[in-house]
Amino acid sequence: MAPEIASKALTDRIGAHIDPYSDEMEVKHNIEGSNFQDIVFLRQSNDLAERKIQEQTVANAALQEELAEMKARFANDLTNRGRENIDADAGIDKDDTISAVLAEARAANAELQKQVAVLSAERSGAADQSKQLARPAGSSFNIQNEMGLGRNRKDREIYKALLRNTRDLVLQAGINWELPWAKTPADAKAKLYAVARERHPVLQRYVNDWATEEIVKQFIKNKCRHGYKKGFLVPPAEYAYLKANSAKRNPSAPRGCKSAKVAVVAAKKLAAKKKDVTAKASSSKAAGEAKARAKKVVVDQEDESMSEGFGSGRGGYGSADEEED
DNA sequence: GCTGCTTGTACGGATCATGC
DNA sequence: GCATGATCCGTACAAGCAGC
Repeated sequence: MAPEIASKALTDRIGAHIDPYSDEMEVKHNIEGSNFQDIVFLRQSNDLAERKIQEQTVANAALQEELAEMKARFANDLTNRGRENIDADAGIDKDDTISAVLAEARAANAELQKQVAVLSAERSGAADQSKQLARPAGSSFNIQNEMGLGRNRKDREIYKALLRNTRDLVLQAGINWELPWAKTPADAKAKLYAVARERHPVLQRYVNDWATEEIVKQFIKNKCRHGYKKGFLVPPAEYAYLKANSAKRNPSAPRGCKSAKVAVVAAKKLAAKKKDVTAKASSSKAAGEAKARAKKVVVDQEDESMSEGFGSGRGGYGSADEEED
């Protein structure tokens, strides 16, 4: 089958998966039973992989063709210009002429390679970096806000739809959510991301599918936690210390103030900075004073942060709060 | 190369909010 | 009431870096 025809058939097939929850889908796929959505997921995942292979094949063929054409053109050019130069000026070294032409050809080749790279990037959508959102630094951030979906009610609806469908996809992909996310096979993750991107093109904005990954991780975490709570899942023995931690924790202590932690980190940094000073200090008194100063900073910053009213509600945190200087 | 420190990430527990 | 989302907490671990 010609690549264009095969590609059209494939695109049609992928397009047919776009609304996998419609009533027509069951008829279209002629599938009965409760695992209908799982089968649709697998078919869509397979089609997307096939399309990627096809795109790569076509792109490779085009590049090979272009390269062959360039080689032929430059070989021809080299022959013609070499002969012209020799005829016009017998005093010029033939090797110099060939070297100059070769350098020129290489420069032209490099320029063309750049153009091909740009065109290839544009085809895959990677060129539009301005719309791409990188993963925020750190592990403590608000997924919805960082996705740029926290501005209004409509955004919230979009985000909720993403949560719902991502949950479905995790189950349809057959991902074992009882396993830690790090132990989930990479190919299973890749299939999930591909189908999620296809069903929700907005997810293409997030570099390396970080948004999808964070949503899935949160879902799995909450699902496991629920299992542990209900008793139908047993937490791994390696995390037994967490249970001990929580037993040691003061239940009446406020938990909503992140700034206290930030202040402690800042104080640690400050203490590290002053380490040099204290090391140079000849007396232990000087060291003690420096330590006391560092401790005072913790108290001061805690007081300051408490008065700013951090931790007063949900959704108010972000990576920006991590500013420590 | 070793050591110690910093930083980022993963993880489950606790808690509160939200939606059905 | 229950399931789920969101957030903070404390510990473990790995990678990176600077000082020796």
